[in-house]
Amino acid sequence: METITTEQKIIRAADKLFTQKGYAATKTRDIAEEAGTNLALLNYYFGSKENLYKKVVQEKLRMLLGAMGPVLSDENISLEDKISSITENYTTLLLENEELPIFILNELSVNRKLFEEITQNTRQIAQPAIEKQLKERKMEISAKDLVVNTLSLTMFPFVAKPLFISSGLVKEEEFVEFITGRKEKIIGWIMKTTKK
Amino acid sequence: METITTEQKIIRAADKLFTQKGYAATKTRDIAEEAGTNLALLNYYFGSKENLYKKVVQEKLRMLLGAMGPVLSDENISLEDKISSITENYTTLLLENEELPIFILNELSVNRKLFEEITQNTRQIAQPAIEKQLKERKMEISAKDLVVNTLSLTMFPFVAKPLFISSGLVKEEEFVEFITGRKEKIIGWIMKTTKK
DNA sequence: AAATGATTAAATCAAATGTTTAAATCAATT
DNA sequence: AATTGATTTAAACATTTGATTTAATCATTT
Repeated sequence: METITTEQKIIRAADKLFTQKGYAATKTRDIAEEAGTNLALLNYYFGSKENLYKKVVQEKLRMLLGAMGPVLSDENISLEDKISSITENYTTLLLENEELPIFILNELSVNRKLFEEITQNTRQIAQPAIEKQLKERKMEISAKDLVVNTLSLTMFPFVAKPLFISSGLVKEEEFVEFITGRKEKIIGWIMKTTKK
Repeated sequence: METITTEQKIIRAADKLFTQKGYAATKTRDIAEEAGTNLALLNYYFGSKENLYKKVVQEKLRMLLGAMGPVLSDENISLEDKISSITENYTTLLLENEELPIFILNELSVNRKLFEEITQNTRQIAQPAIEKQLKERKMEISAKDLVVNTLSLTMFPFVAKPLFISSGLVKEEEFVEFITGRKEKIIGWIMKTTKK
């Protein structure tokens, strides 16, 4: 049975609109319309707009953090493989969800309170494993900088895409190619920063 | 005379709230209250909430782009100096306006239309000058990647600050120090990527 | 087919929200 | 002091918005 329940239709519509326009700018009636159902259903199934929003954010946050946590803390994965795995995972994920990072980062910045409720389970971005690997190899860069740099190079182009497009630095049609090309290079750039 | 006009009080209040919470979540009554004036003054001086918003965004965008454009296109500035100048300028600017980049990038992503009206004058992020410098030096990296990487390493930590904080990667108290420390290193990292 | 519970549509409510109005106050000029 | 124009205030207005209610419809079970 491939039937999509009304509940699912609503959550998909909410996902789309919240991600696109943010919490405050998204109206419950727009969600209902996008879902092809009625306004009352939203409250019937989810109780309130805020509740529905939490459901969406929780899932998005899980997506975003899920691509990183498990990899970083595993001591059996080499430094190179960690970097390339994170870059690989994120590039794939974000190419399919371009607005994901700007949505999460903005709502996190605007709605700190709501996030704190949700992220009781935010796992720490484990550094100990990396710190150890860096020391063993007598490398030049701190674990923090290594992680921050990898995420910066991988995620920022998605966050700043509208700026790059409107400033003419990158063209819309080239974007996917531009990102795909970078994926190969990022691991190389990062590795250069770990050596003297 | 140090007197701040009511008009200025309103625009400062609007600046603060729009930057903090975004367009849709900011209520005209909140702006009036923050400014310590009457609600009607907002429309008296600025006509509408949207108009006031445009004023704020225009100024913010000017701040953000102003730190980059002139430097990049000047052929008399060496590549190293361009990188360090951009990094230096942005670090200083963003330490004093931490929410500036996430505000601009998010509103740009959510409100594309409104921005297009404003950015008739967005100067292109000039690459020709850099492209030329890269070719002369037989370097490894494209101008696009060079600019994107420099901006990524410099700006992303501000954009992702709440994520870094809530994940425990960086502590609130260390943030300024963390950023200041990176400023010195970024130029080095970037330069490594330009060499074989 | 009747009964039962789940699902849906339409109408309605109360609060909020952007904007306007009309009168009052203030400051500078005559 | 009177006049004039700019500024400020309080109140009101129209619409939007999140949420609820009520009745109708549908699907499943008896």
